Amino acid sequence: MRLLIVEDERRLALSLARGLTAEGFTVDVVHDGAEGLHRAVEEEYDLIVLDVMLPGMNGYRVCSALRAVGDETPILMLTAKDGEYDEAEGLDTGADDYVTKPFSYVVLRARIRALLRRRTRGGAPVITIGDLTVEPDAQRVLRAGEEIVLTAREFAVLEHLALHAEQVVSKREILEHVWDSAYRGDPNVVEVHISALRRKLDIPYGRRSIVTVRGAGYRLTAGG
Amino acid sequence: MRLLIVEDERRLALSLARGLTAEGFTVDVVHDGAEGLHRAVEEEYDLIVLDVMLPGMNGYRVCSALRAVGDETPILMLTAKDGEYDEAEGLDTGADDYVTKPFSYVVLRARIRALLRRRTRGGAPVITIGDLTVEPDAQRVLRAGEEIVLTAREFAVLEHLALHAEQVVSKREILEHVWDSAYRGDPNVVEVHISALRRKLDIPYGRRSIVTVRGAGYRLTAGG
DNA sequence: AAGGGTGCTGAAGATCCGCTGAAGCAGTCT
DNA sequence: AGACTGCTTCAGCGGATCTTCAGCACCCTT
Repeated sequence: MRLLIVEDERRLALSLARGLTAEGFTVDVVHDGAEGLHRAVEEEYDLIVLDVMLPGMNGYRVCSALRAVGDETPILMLTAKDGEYDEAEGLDTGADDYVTKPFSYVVLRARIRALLRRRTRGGAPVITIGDLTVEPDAQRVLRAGEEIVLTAREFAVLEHLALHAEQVVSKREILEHVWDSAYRGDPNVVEVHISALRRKLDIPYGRRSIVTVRGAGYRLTAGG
Repeated sequence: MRLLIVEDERRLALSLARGLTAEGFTVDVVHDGAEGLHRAVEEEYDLIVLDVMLPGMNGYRVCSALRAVGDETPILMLTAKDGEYDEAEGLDTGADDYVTKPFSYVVLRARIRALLRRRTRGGAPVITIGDLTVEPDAQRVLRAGEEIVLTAREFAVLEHLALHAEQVVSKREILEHVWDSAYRGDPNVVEVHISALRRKLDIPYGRRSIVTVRGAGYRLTAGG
């Protein structure tokens, strides 16, 4: 799956690219509208993530231009919530979906998946760690076949851990992926949710699948 | 993928930038060492192509300076084959690969791809010294397949030794790498942690993998 | 063999880090 | 409006970890 990200905020673009690459997408990034249009025309992408506010040529114009030349690649618009640009306008120009900033990585990923699913059959793969099963599309978790009900945040945290099973994931990294980038809160929220996760999916089953690595982060592991 | 090219020969820089841009990279070009260092620190790149012979500040110094501040961006060095600068020196200062001039574009591109693959696909490589396995991403150590729990500091010290296996590493060097640069404490801390490491991963297994080299430092070795 | 230097290690204090219960808050549903 | 749910913040506890220190052991030199 090839994605094109057109986003002038380098930090954001980089973090999106890294996250999506890690999940198996092939990601190209450009930082201005004209270049984005050029690339979109030259290359074949499965989806384009397009920021509205761009130097030179804004996202709406890129989008319209693409549709004008008959390009049907799904477009996911990123809009700021300041009212200057609104959702309707984005959809009018031919975008398939939009996400307002600030957004969390998980939200964006979910929307991307939804758009891709619309085209191709089959969604995100199910992740299995020992007898723990994480179903991203169903937002459902099973321990030994038994369903465990999680809240949205809990699920997002678990999913991120599951995507990096057997590796240490820092609290900072979890914050960056699960919370929106504007979040400036205490890393303690992560601890609170980890605590909740353990209460639901480790303690009742006498497991220790979420391991604390002091000074480093957490590791979701099959053993334990 | 964002590349930074630091190259003073304008013709060459331009042609590389053109070629790489055409292949989907987003390329920035600067023409001297100091500016290159500045950009590399300010921005996030996926890879830096760095000429050795530069006006003002040569490539080795740029490379060393970047590594010194903890920047781990892959660096591909370009060296002239005139003997004044050699390959070993480039690698010593922390470059990931080097290409000698004159080189063909395809060779350079192949090297760039190889470096990018190394980073993106699967993280840090697992290190094996005899039956000792160090997994940087999982912050985990195995002796003969059996997991050994280490603290953060212990792991950091061991990892550093493992990265320089079979070589003598001085206490000063360990201090500089494992502790933050502001640390002004006693080098005895290193001894204390070495002691702890031996207690956990040598003594229980009757090994002597961490060898003291009096007056010089320590050596992690497969034999013993 | 003595002496100085270097390294080792057990213990203790200080510090840092993570966990968790509870309360406040915001959004949603009834 | 009121109740409910989930998210975040806060504060205190408990414990792991780091560092310092001091005495001992060992090695090399003289």
